[in-house]
Amino acid sequence: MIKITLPDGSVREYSKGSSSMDVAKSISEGLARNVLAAKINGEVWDSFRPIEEDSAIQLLTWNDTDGKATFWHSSAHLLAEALEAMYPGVKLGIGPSIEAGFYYDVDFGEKTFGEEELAAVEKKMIELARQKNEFKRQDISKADALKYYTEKDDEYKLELINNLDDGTITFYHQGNFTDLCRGPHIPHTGFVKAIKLTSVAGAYWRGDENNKQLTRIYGVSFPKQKELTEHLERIEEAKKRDHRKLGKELDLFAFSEKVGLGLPLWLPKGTMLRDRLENFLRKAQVKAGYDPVVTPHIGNKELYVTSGHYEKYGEDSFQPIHTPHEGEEFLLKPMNCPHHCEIYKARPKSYKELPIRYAEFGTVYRYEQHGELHGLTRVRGFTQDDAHIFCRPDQVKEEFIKVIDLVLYVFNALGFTDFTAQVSLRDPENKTKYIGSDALWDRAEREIQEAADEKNLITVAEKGEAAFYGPKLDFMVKDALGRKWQLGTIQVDYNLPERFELEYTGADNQKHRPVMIHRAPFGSLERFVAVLIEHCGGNFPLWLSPDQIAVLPISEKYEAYAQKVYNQLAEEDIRGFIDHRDEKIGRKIRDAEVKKVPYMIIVGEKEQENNELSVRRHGQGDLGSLSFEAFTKKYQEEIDKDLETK
RNA sequence: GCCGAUGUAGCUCAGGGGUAGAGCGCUUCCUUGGUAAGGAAGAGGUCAGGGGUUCAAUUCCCCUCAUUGGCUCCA
Repeated sequence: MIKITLPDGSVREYSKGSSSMDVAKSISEGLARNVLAAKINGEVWDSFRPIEEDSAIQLLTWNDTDGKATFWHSSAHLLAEALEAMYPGVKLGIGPSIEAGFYYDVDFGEKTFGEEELAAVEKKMIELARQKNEFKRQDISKADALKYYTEKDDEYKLELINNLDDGTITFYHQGNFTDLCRGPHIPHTGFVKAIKLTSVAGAYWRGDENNKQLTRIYGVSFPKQKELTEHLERIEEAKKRDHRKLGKELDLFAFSEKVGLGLPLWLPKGTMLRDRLENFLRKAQVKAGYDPVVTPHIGNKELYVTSGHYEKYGEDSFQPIHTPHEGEEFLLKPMNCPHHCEIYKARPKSYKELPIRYAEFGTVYRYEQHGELHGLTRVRGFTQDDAHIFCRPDQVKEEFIKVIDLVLYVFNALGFTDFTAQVSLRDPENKTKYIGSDALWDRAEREIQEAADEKNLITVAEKGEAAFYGPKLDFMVKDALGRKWQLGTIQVDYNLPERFELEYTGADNQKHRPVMIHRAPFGSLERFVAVLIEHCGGNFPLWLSPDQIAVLPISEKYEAYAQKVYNQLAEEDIRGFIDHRDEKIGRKIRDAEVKKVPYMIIVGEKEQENNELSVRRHGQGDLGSLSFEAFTKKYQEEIDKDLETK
């Protein structure tokens, strides 16, 4: 007999070799019907796998993240089974579950696989699912595994097996399908009731550009048809928040092929929004002791040779600008830091002056890959809310913590509560990608983690995500469709001070090298605005809204009063427009609602006589008549409430 | 850069081997109005660009460009 400990702490006895499904059945039949897998001593197992020792178990259903992952992983196998049946000779790569669904990477050989074929594959998958084929686990020796895939002529699986240790290899079977797989899987395919194959994409084998590109088929599946329908509806809803769509609808920004790919044009309303964000941060930065600086959009090539950027990215960048002077070359600036280093060097510094914090909304240009351009989130010209802090080595951690505070203040004020703090480290396998000594890197990586820990930030460490000159603390936020973007970033840099030979005179009257911290709470205005649009669905907080009010006269008889009201509001720095059109009030209201204008000020005979404003709040409706003072008070209170630290 | 999809009016989209349609928007006129669309008339298109097949291409085929879902990359 073995002792099984359940999550509530109770212990039950079962015969040796019982499975978690047996445990579930002994609790209730209903539960057993929903069990997809189980966590055995913290490891996810098949519910049908025999348990041989005393164990703590947790049964997993669709409501558990691990249960869903198992379900989707099994769905990937179902996809592979369908593909093998429909396209004989297809070779399989890998097929994992992902955050919302699954994919399988396959090699169709000469055949191109298009999206119009997905429906037929879906149908086949459903057919196979209905057979309720059981998943079976099989331990297999390395030799036998290699033999199986040699016969199948699948070089991808062979490569995978060759990297595994003998004795740890398992196959899974369902129906006529066999796959190299660690598992676990759901009990049988019948659990999968609804399937949607969402897209086809190219994906390099093992994520390496030098390898062959396989065809990746993405899909998602559910235990109930209704859940699939709801899932698809959610995606449709999310698409309505897409910043590219809203940017067009709300006249915020545009692109022009004539101007160039990935070079955003900010329309007046978008510029208003952007200016408000800039001013908000400027104010916070003045409080935090930053000094604004301004630098040009280009710099001599030598500047970037010194910084190391030229060597690293020169080939893949916008190419140098030439002048009538033979051999003279300038580069569009890809970063502001080299310029700021030169500002630091403008005159000698004393230790008493440090830390020095130079801030600039600096526009930079990077030649991003063609296929990677994406709305405002990935562009070739963008403005960083950049700053560089030059400090003594003993000030690094304190400064770093202050920057974390600033980033959190900004995120908080804008309601970005759902972010991931990512410690981006060097890839230990590929150190040549980075500049700077091991000792400096180790120290910087340690200091970032310590600072984050002191602020009680929950961090995720990602190897290989560091900048080439130093490790970073990145603040990642998801867009409407769940794609992750880096917004805020804080980076410790021991390298540039070295390269630019930055110095300060210490208390000992000796020259010392300062440390640099790069930081950008927004990251870039472009990307930040994009994510902001998606977060609020275009309903910006009042203080940010490009048009805060729309003054809507009932008819042209009240134009003069409307103008008077508008002028009065403008005096209070409240921005918007008067709707002069020859339209009925219902129409004017509708249009202002569609454009998501926060406040509509309706003026007619009644208002003119009483010297009042009829106020309507976007999304709320009619708020009744208010005096001018009562409205401005309400307006200010709303802004104060939005900006108060939550 | 690579794999897939898409490209028709300012926007959203329908259509289809015989030289093009809707709704919204825009212009003009009528209407002067009370909390989410008043009425009428009109303008607007080398059907992304180039090449091919054909008596005839916007429609079929190829290439290019752009957009887009991914992959790789990302100072």
